[in-house]
Amino acid sequence: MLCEYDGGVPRPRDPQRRIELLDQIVGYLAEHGIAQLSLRPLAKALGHSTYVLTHHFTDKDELISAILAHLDQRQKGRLRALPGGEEGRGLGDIVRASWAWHMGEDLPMVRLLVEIEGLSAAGRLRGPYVPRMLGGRAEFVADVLRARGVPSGVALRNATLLNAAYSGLQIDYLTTGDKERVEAALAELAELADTWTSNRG
Amino acid sequence: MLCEYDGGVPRPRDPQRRIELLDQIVGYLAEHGIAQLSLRPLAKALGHSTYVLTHHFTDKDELISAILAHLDQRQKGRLRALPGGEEGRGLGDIVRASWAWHMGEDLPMVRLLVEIEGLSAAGRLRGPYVPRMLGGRAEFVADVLRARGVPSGVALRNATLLNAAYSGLQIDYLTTGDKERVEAALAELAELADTWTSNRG
DNA sequence: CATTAGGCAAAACAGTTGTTATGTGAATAC
DNA sequence: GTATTCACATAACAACTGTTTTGCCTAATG
Repeated sequence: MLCEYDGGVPRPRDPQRRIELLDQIVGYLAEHGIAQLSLRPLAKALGHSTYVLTHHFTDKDELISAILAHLDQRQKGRLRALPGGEEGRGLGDIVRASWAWHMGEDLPMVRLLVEIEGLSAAGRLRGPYVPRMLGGRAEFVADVLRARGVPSGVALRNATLLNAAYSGLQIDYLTTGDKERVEAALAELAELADTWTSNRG
Repeated sequence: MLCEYDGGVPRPRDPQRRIELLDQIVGYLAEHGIAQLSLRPLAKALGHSTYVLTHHFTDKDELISAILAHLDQRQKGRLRALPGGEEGRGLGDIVRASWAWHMGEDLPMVRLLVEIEGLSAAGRLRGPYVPRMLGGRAEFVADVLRARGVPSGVALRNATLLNAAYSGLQIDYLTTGDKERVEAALAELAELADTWTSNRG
């Protein structure tokens, strides 16, 4: 039977075990995707029976919600881990360094995130977590701009545009594989971002 | 039994009926998505049995391929139907007018396309059709730029960046619903596009 | 030591999946 | 007018889906 808190909402059994499981699950999803997620293959890949999943997450729907919440929470760490985020020269440097990381070592996770964002935009994924992730990214980049003296409102607008273009270039490259064309556009985007931080905009 | 052509590959029964079906199917997918597509509910929505689908498309996989090919082919018409595409002043006008159309009357189809592009970028959708669609869009915008005197290579790079940013803003708006923030970024994007066509870039 | 509680596997559950075999009725060809 | 082809519905098939029941085994509690 389920412990209860605050308003009668069922609470997870062992929060630490939940997080441990979620990390393994995210690793699995990065390779297999989330759109066609099925409990039995997932459980088998984890070396468990499907009951571990229903036991800790009650539902498939709630499992997916937990996954999205987990990814949302891990985003802060991912943003801080962005190369050049500390005190690199301009915003363009961050863009260029991020691209190298995202399209290299981090590529499986990027694929998963792109898939999730597409499904969420299409209205096929409920919950507040994906919108929160997008908003968080916008605020992160906006803060970088503000730290370079860009007025707050302009910073948020520029951050939104930069993130959108960056995301779109990721999708373009991942589907077409046209490295030359996409990276030329990325270079132009990075230069544009540089003009924003060397306040001659 | 199947008629054959060229190399022994089975050919569709009645090509005209196929197209008619595909149009209805795309209408259904625009409302229900493609990630969780199931043959029985689709067939029921069309007022048929599932056999109509397997009969005309042999497979679920080939049905999806046919859908993607169909969308790829209809893209040319969609691009020509873009408001302001004829001989509007600058590229920014096309951007602004397209946004109004895509986020209004055309929104269900945009949602479907966003979902498909996300799945394709994540590697969950095979076949040449989605890459071809992205490439076609890049070439369309590049041609608009070339017609305004932008050198061919620069035009393709700018077109890639513009499409990526536009796509990303669509995703942002569709998931966060933050109209003010996203449309501010769109306005900036449109202005940027205008600087490209009033060759002072 | 006895008892309980919790994590978990195994198996069973009903419902759904893609696919195929069979049958029917209409249109076409001979 | 007979034969053939074609589009399609119906129904069956095995495989898989999410979920639940049962029972085991271990660790904490009394």
